[in-house]
Amino acid sequence: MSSDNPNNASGPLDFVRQIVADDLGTGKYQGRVHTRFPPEPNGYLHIGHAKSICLNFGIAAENAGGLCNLRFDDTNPCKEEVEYVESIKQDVRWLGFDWADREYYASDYFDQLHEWAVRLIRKGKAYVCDLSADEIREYRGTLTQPGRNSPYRDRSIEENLDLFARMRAGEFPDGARTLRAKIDMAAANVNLRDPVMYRILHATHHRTGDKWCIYPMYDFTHGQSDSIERITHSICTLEFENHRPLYDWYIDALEIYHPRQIEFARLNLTYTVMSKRRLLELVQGGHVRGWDDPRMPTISGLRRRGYSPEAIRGFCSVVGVAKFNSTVDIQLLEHCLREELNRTSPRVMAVLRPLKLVIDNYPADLVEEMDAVNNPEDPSAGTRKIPFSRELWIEQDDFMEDPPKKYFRLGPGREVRLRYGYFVRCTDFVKDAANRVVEVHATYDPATRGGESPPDGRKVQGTIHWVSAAHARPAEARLYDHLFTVEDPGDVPEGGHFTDNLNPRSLEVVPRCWVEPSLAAARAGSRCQFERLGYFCVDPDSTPERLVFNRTATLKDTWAKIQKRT
RNA sequence: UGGGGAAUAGUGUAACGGCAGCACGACUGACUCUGGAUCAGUUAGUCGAGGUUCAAAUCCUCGUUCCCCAGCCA
Repeated sequence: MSSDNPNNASGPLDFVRQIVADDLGTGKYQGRVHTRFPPEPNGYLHIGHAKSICLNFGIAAENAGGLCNLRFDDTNPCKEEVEYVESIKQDVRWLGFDWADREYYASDYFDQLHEWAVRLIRKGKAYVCDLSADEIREYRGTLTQPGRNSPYRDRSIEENLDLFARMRAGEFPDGARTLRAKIDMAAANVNLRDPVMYRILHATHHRTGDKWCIYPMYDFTHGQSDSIERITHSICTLEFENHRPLYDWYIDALEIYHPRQIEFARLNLTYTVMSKRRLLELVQGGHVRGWDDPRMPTISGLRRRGYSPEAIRGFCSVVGVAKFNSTVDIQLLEHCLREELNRTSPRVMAVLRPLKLVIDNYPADLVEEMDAVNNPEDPSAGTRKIPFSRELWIEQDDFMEDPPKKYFRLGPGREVRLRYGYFVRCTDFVKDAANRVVEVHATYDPATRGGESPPDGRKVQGTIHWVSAAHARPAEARLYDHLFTVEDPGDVPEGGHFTDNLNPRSLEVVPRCWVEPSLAAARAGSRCQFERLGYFCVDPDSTPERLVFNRTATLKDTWAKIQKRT
């Protein structure tokens, strides 16, 4: 985890870390650094949350004695579920962060919040309002016109106290009344136009059950929750900048501890969507198989796809933190992925689209055990044995009946290296009735055992992968592409919908692949590189009889690039 | 025509009045038992107009463009 710790790099601090460092310098919080990651448990975490998680937990970890809480902002019982709480905890832990025993819930503060609401009523700073939701909107005015005072704004403190108590007691139906802060209906900042503090909601909360029928609004909860937890730096996204004056107002009116709020730009990525609303729609609309569909930008989706926590952390570190509303090229994510996977993934051979290769001069009953390097980037990963025999599977793409000059693979009369095997020269090929090549014949050179160059100094341009037909294990491969066909799926013409931009080819299932026998015992979640093809990861759907692999990412493919150009 | 933010290569991000740098991408080339990886190189930028200054991405003025805000969502 140290490699992606920005403080270990000699580079400059981002503006948030700079503020923290400055506050440390002036002793503003007596040397304390205390952050928090405050998700609402109403959906699964995505890569954008990972940026926030890395920022908050990262800053805590980089500063001596620093702490980061995990707090669920669960103030809306209608949308929140335990399933989400559990998934969020799992994802944060998987990303490599630890909140120790500091797992908090805004709902744990409901009593305190209620008491504070009463305090504001007593101070004449809050009132019970009988206006309907529509009327409140009407009274609020517009962005350019001031609002009007609610006719209930000047109720006596006693009446407000009584009404609020009866709201809590359940005497009124949902929406009948609200508790509002008495601030300024003419404020230029709309958030200050007597915002609702409490609403009536006869709903069962995932933690407090039926204890409450009134629930505090997020705005009346968040700042005080940070205050209760003695957070020093409340890091949040840009859209809450407009709310800061309101949080300040509550905290000042309540005369409680004041954290410092810092806003940064949320992460956007090309070729995907990041809003919870849209992700929910993809799930509920059946456009993907679930929150953890490997095409989803959710943490669980990325995990199932084969991303490692290190790769995600590295990405979060490299994208930086700023206030500019930006969209990061998804290729940068893929770069961080490959960088990590290249270092750590064991190499293995697998054939996705099999074509039979028969080595006519190789003994029919012979099986040789060839030595293969597990990871050229990591000598300590050692070597393994792979069986070689007369009949092999090779990739259909690795043979061309009439190959162009720059094609380095197999073609009539051409010689290639079978990786860790032998040099083979194509002597013949067989076609079926549909004119498709179904079998290739070749002869091997015994002097090239293990794939070594022969004594005559002969060289080959191409090296291809293979598996022994008699020893290979069947497998299914799921190949993924971007979920959307355009960089910004949200950019749709009038009347259009972001799902119009869904990529119909984002998933390709290749059902009949062959993988080398060493993969037989591979467990769900384990990662490897199929040589020349890409990084793959065993899917939870996998069984010993039928292995299932997700393609995490392709290898960079210069040949594909050359082909694309012509 | 309200308020709050933000603008630096294609993308993301540094430079805190003193040589505009890094990463990704793209493009060359070298090397290679993965057309992988690696290495070397090329490409390309301060939103605009004024001003202050020996010196401005940075400070000032006036513009332009983009984002957020009118939930009893968070």
